[in-house]
Amino acid sequence: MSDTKQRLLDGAIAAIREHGIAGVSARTIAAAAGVNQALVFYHYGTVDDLLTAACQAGTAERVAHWSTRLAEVRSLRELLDVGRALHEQEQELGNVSFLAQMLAGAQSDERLAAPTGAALQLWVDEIESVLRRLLAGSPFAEIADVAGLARAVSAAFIGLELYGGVDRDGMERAMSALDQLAVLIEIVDDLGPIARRALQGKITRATRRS
Amino acid sequence: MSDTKQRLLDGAIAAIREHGIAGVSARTIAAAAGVNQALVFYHYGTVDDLLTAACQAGTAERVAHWSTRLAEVRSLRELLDVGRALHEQEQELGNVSFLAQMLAGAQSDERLAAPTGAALQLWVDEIESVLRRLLAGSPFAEIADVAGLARAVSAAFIGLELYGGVDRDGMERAMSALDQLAVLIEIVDDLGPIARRALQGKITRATRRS
DNA sequence: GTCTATAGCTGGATAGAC
DNA sequence: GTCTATCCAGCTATAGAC
Repeated sequence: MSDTKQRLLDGAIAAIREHGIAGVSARTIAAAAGVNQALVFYHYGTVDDLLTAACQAGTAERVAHWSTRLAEVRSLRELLDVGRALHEQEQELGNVSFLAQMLAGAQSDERLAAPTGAALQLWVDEIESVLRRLLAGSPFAEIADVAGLARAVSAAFIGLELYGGVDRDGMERAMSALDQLAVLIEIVDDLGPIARRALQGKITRATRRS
Repeated sequence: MSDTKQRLLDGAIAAIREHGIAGVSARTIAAAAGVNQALVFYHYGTVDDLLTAACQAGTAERVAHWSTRLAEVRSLRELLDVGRALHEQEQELGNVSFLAQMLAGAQSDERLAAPTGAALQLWVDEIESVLRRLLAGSPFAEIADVAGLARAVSAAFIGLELYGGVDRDGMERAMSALDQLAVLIEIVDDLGPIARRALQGKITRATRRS
C-alpha cells in the first residue's frame, strides 16, 4: 500500500467526518489527504470506490483494535464500560460518525449499500461473539436471540451517534438509561428455575403475538 | 398555505426519501413536487429553509396523527405493537427515513441541526409522555430515567431505520430482540418489595460506576 | 405567482505534460 | 505517479418577462 493510497483512505474518513456524506467530494478528500485531486481517480477510479475501500479498511482496523480488549471482558457490566469507552474513543477518531454517514448515503446509493453493510457486519459479528461468550450458561441465552441483540446494539450505536450530533445532553441521558436497562439482564441470572421458566414463557407469548 | 407551498413541503420529503441528503437539491425537490425550480427560492428563500419547514411541518403532522393512538395504549406490550405499526407505516410514508437523512445532514450543516433537533424532540416528548403514563405507579418508574429511555428509544428508531436500508432481515431480527428485552421491564412489576429494592440498589451501583 | 434564461460556482472525470 | 488544465453536468440564486 503506497503512501498516497493510505493518505487518501485517511482523507476520505476525515472528509466525511468534516463535511458529511452530502459534502464529501474528490476535492474535499484530496484536500484532507494533502494530495492532488486527480489522484483519487488514478488510484481508486471513482469517489464511491474510494469510500468503499475506506469503509472496509477503516472498519476492519478499528474492529481488530477493539477485538482484543473485548475478548477480555468477563461480565455484562464490564462490557458496558468497554462499550462506553469504545463509543467515546471512536467518536474522537470519527469511525462511528463515518459509518453513520455511509449508512445514510447507502439508503439511496446502492453502490454504497453492500460495502457499508459488510463493514457494519464486522462490528455485529464482534459484538455477537462477545455477547454469546458472556451469556453462555446464562439463562438469558435460552431466552434471547443473541444475534438479534447484537444487531440491535449496533443499530442503536449508530442512532445514538447521530442523535448526539443535535442533542449531546440527550444522548448522554439515553446512554445512561440503556445502562440501567442492561442491568436488568443480570437479574435474570439471579432468578430461580421456576421464576426463570415463567419469564421465558412470558417472553415467548409476548413476542409470538407481534 | 398555498397549494404550491404545500407541494414543495411534500416534494422535499419525497426528494430526500429518494435521493438522500446527499442528492437533495432545489431541482430534485421541484421535480418531485411537480413545480418550477425557481419557486423553491420564491417561497422559501433557500433549500435549507425549505428542508427546515418540511422537517417541522411534516414531523408535527405525523406526531399529531399518532398521538391519539398512543394515548389509548394501556400496557407496554400494547406500546410495542403500536411501535411496530408506527415504524412500518412511517417507513412507507418516509418520515422516519426523512428524519434520519436530516439528522445525518445536521452533523455537519449547523443550519439543519436546530430544526432537526426540534423535530426529533417532538417524537421524544410524545414517547416520554406515553412511557411516563404507562409506568406511573410501576416500580420501574422509581428505577428508570424515563426521559433518558424516551431518548434512547427515539435514537434506536433512527438507527434501526438506517440499518434496515442495508440489511432488512437483520433489522427485523434486531426489532424482535428488542421486543424480548422490553418484556423484561414487565417482570419488575412482578417482583416483591424486597427483590425490587435489591434490584434498585444493584442498578444504582452499576450506573454510578460508569 | 409562475415561467425562462442565465450568471457564477462546484463537482466528477479525463487528457496530456512531466 | 503526480501535476495542470479543462470539459461538461448539475447546483444555487437571481433577473426579468408574463
